[in-house]
Amino acid sequence: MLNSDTRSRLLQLYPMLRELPAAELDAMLATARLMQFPAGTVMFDENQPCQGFPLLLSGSLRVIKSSAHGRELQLYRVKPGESCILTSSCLLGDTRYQARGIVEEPLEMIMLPATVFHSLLGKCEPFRRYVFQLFTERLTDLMELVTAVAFQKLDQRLAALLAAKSNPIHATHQAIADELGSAREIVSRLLKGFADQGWVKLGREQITVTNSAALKKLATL
Amino acid sequence: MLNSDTRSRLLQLYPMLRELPAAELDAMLATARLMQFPAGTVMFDENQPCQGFPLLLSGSLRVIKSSAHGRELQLYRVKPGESCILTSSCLLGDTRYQARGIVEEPLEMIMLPATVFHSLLGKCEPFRRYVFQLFTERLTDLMELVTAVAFQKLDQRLAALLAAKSNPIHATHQAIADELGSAREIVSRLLKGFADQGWVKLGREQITVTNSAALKKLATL
DNA sequence: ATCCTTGTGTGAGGTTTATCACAGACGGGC
DNA sequence: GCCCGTCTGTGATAAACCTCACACAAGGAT
Repeated sequence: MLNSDTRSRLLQLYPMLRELPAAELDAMLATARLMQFPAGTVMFDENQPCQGFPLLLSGSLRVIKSSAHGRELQLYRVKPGESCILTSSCLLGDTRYQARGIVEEPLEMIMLPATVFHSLLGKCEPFRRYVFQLFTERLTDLMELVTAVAFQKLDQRLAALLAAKSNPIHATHQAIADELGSAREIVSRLLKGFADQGWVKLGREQITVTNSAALKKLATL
Repeated sequence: MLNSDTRSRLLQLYPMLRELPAAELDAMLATARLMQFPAGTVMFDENQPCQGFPLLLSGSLRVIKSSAHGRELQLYRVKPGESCILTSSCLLGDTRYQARGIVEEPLEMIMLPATVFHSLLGKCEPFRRYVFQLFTERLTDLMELVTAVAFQKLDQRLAALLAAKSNPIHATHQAIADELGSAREIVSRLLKGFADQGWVKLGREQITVTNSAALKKLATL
């Protein structure tokens, strides 16, 4: 059961829930519990079965694939107001996770049991619309990711990443390499190049973008 | 309106349609028309709005992304019994295509108008399940594609492709390169390597796999 | 048969990215 | 302050892939 503060935050972040019939909403929330996880927690891993449908209240989750040689690539990030589409996929197809989910910033979330998820999907048009919407967004993201990985050089992808983040960026070069699916040294060298061009300023665990336009231009070349 | 032969083929390929109430099914089929397209037809292209929801009866469609420099990469293939999830995505999100669809083998299909698609989704559980199922499958495929492109060497991806196709394979090296998102010369050279190993026999527009196990092993290394 | 289009083989040279190895820099904890 | 783990810079080297260039082969059209 949720306290009223949590409940109002939930409705704030997930407007579609407000469209549910009051009875449905109450029934749903009765099954819900607030859960918290510290940064670094492995929420799920490849080949694990799925537990339920999460609704994020705060924090963020990185969904990644990792390679045999210790490298990794971020598929997407889940933020408050979203849910992990991979989980929906597991629940709908009754399959197992095909990626790993790692807590990035400490996470607060509500977990809906699989049965509730299925019943909502069957009964509630707004919920269904929400899930479909998530699917289409992720699909679009993934298609862009594929083409970026296949056709773009790393400097372009790095530039795009830097331009997309809020300034200044707090991250290690290793973390950025992991997001891009590359190696730390490459990222360091490319960043050095950007710094030499005067596009960014580098500090320990910090990158300050000073010429976002130049980065974006490189990214779309 | 469809003739009875077409209708029975449709029900054969799409069992979920048989679960629809008879009235729904008839209403749906009343709006449907059989369409045919020769190989090479561009069914849709990036940034185009979406026309309707296709149900394939025969032939196949390649969904690809193309790069600025003339290379292309196949995202997935649509076969009879399936539908193009990208189209569903467009219809659901009311967005535009983010890829190109090209007829590979001559295509016969039924096109459902967008309005019918939406109403079926709202009313018919089997149809909804079918669409969700498609989404999860494509999502899984795309995630595998991303990791393959990011982490696997081209020889591994080529080996996987060869092992997956029905033997003997009828295709040009260029077509294979386009499917993998690479260049023709690389594919030719790698194929030569496989032939030297005795894993395949090469002919004009034809590749005969003689050691599928070896290819699969390389692919999963 | 000859031409012509399309597909294939192959070498040389360059770019991009990965890998290994290590040195130095920074900052938190003691 | 000093130590020590983490983060960053950088060189050398190699692997993978791309690009260009061109020769040759196969098969259909005339």
